[in-house]
Formats: sequence, structure tokens, C-alpha cells
Amino acid sequence: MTGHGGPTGAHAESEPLRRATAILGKKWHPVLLYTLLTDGPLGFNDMKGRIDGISDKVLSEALDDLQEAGLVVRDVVEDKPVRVNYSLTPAGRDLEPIIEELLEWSHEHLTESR
Amino acid sequence: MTGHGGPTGAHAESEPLRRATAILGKKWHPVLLYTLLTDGPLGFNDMKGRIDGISDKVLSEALDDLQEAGLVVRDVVEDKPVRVNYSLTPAGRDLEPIIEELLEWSHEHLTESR
DNA sequence: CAGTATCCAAATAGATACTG
DNA sequence: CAGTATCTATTTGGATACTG
Repeated sequence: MTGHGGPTGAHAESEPLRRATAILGKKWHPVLLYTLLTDGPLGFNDMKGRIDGISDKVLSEALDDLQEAGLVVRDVVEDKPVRVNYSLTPAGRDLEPIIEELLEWSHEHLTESR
Repeated sequence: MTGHGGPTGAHAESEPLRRATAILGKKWHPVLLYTLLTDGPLGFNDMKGRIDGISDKVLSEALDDLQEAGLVVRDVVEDKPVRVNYSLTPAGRDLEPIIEELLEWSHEHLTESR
């Protein structure tokens, strides 16, 4: 990477970093991940009840997105009525320490006066 | 947090978490922070050259935003022509380990096949 | 219970041109 | 060198109503 004279000015790490922050930066994603992290597998309405302020549509889309990103799994229990459990994949669980640090950082630097 | 019977269903940590991820989730912010972290203080055009694909306007707005969030400082050197150096505040520098972990996590779980 | 379907508003990002 | 001004496009988020 050093001194090959290429004309791009961008860091090679920019894209992986953006892929990660693009997920965490969606309005509800970090909250959903944190909720699943702390409150275990949850059904659709249980999540909704814990999130407060989220609409069906937005929750549904966010869960879809997290599923596609490979952070969440949707487990359909064929029952009557149907039950669906959402939980974290290993990739999702590996986010835990990062989320904790983000929280700590937020409390240290973002909490008051701004 | 345990058993106070409040009717809100939301986690108390949701807001601080969102404040943090709202910053990191802006398209260019993490890249700008990483660039300042690795390539020290930089002038406007030096940043632009390293970012590749960013327009003047977007860079300018992003730097403003990071400055308001208290992560970046703008240091004007009265010269002719004027020089402006952008660098990280302590709050910005404290983000380094988190960014590194995010990068690691991205390489482990997001890099291929998706 | 677990969602979809519509329609709409707001926030973000980008292209291009111009300025002190 | 270091930006601002416009104007436009795209992406998100939200309200509301309906369905298997």
C-alpha cells in the first residue's frame, strides 16, 4: 500500500468501515440489536413493546435488513397463531463489546450539554 | 432499571446509543474520523484528496457537523492564503479503539459474500 | 400474533458553479 | 486554499389502514 503511486486517495479501510457503520447508523438498528442482546429472543410484538415509538412497518423493515445483513435470525414456530422469534446470530453477538464501548463513549463525551 | 413499573417500554440506554451511532452512521463521518486518526491534522483540500468521491459541499458540511459534535477542531492559521487545519479532539481520539474493533468486526462478518 | 400496502414528509447526499 | 450557493436525487422514517 505504500508508495505505489496510485491516484485514488482513499484509505483501503474506508469501505469495510462504512459497511459496518451503515448498519449501526440506521435509526433503529442499534436499539434493536441491544434489545435482543439484553432481552434474549423476542417475538415481533414483544420487540415492539420494548422499543416504544417504532411502527409496525419500520420494525418489520429493520428486522428484514438486520436479517439480510446476517445479524439476526428469524425463527418461525408453526403454531396457531404463528409465533416468530427473533434472535442474534454469532455476528450479531460479536457486536456486544462494541456496543458497550459505544455506550460508554457516549456517556463520557456526548451525554451532557450538547 | 429493574421493576420500577414505568410504562415506557424503551431501554434507558437507547438514547445514548443512538446519539453515538447517529454520528458514526453518517455516510462520511467514520471515514473522516479515521483519516484524521491515521493521517494527523489535515487541511481542507488535503482531506478532500484523501477521501475520494466526496464533494466540497459534503465535506464542508460533514466537518461542520463533527465540529459541532465536539469530535473535530478547526484551527485557522491566518496566513495568505488562509490555512485551516482539522484535527481530532480528545473525544474524537477516544473513538479510535472502537473504530478499530468495528473494522475488525467488519472484516470478520461483513467482508465477503454479502 | 405478525406482519403488508399506501401514501407522505424529512433528512442526506451529490453535481455544478461561483467566491474571498 | 477553503469554502458557499443552488438545485436535484435518493434514502429513510412515519402515519394509517388492512390481512392471514
